[in-house]
Amino acid sequence: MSNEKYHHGDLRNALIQHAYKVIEEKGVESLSLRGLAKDLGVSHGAPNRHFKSRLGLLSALATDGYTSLANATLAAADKIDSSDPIVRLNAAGKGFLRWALSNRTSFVTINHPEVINNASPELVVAMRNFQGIIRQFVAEAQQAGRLSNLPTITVAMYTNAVPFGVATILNNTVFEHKFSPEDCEQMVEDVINLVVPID
Amino acid sequence: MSNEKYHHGDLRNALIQHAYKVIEEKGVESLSLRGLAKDLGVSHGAPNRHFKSRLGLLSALATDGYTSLANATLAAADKIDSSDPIVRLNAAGKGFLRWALSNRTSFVTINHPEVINNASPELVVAMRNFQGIIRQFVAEAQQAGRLSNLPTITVAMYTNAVPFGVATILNNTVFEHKFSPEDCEQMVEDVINLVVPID
DNA sequence: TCATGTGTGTAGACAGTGTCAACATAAATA
DNA sequence: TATTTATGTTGACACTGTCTACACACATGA
Repeated sequence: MSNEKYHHGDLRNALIQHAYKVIEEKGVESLSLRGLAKDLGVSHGAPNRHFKSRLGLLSALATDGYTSLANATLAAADKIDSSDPIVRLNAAGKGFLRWALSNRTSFVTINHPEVINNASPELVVAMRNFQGIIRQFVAEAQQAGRLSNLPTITVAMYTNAVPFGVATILNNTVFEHKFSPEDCEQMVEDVINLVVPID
Repeated sequence: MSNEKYHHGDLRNALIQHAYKVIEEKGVESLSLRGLAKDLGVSHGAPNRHFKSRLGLLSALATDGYTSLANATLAAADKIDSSDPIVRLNAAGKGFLRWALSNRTSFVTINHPEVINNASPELVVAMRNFQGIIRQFVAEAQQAGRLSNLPTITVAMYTNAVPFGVATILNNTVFEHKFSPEDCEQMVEDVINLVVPID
């Protein structure tokens, strides 16, 4: 131990990065502060200097995840060279789903019941912010008159449920059907076009 | 202790019933075998005689849940006085969603990552059986020619994602919008009719 | 330059957990 | 009735989160 320096230097960041790795490999339930400490070669109490609790760490991870998701969704809509609200909603849906499939660890984390049911105030804000973004896209598409005129909350629920549900099912380890990356991409196209058809 | 009888009599069943209660009140993460034992007035090792492990108990709960869900879905389709595959698929979807909303504890349990990722062989069978039921409904509706003719796996994914996603979002404790039972029922109608329109 | 305060890491303690093995008791069965 | 089997108890171990007291190192400013 005499060889090691007393202060880690960037323990907070190291904890976050290693936490992702652990969740990816063994799931949210297997994430433990003591385990992280051991892997990073610090004492078992060190993580508590940076995260009040295990659930605090998870909330921090999930908050980052929601921020990343919101950015990806908005970016996907902006990337489309169209101001047609339907086209934008369609692109946002695909952006959402593609993000979920290429950021599986974050997706799993932000949707884990243990995380949601113990969300920090910041995480709650991030979650509601994302919900608001989706509702906004839907409301604009409705105003353009090419989407169901049922209550916005209903259409938003429907629109949101599809990418969320599909990503969850595809992440389900028990789900039988295996998809190649190309099949996955085709699935994204097809499924989102079913929910938000762009003639 | 001399007053109590040595054998509980129906501990296995008592464990299951009390487990539902704990999950309903405090979530899957708060379910512990020792906690159940304490609540039921037996020693901490007693539950292990009936369930090999905590995850074994959860698998048992989830297997029951999937059986109940499959029955509810099939019953909803059969209850409809129609042999039109589209009408039957529509009814099955509503049955699925209504089951999820009136059996929230079971719904939460069967979709909990910790449960899915540690599913017993029996649970895997039950899950795949349910997936098969959905695919069957979709395949028949496709053959009737009134549903998208994209690959069945894609349409099944889409069809499945909606009730699953909506129920999950409605169960999300952070979700802002609160629905009355009537609003909920209307939502079920509207959302499923969006996915599987019947005329 | 040096004293001091603040942030960070350590070590020990406690309560809770799953799970195993050894033992005890009751019920079922032959 | 004797013996096997199912069920419950007890103790142990390893692991967890989290708290408190302590130790170290660095930044700040006199």
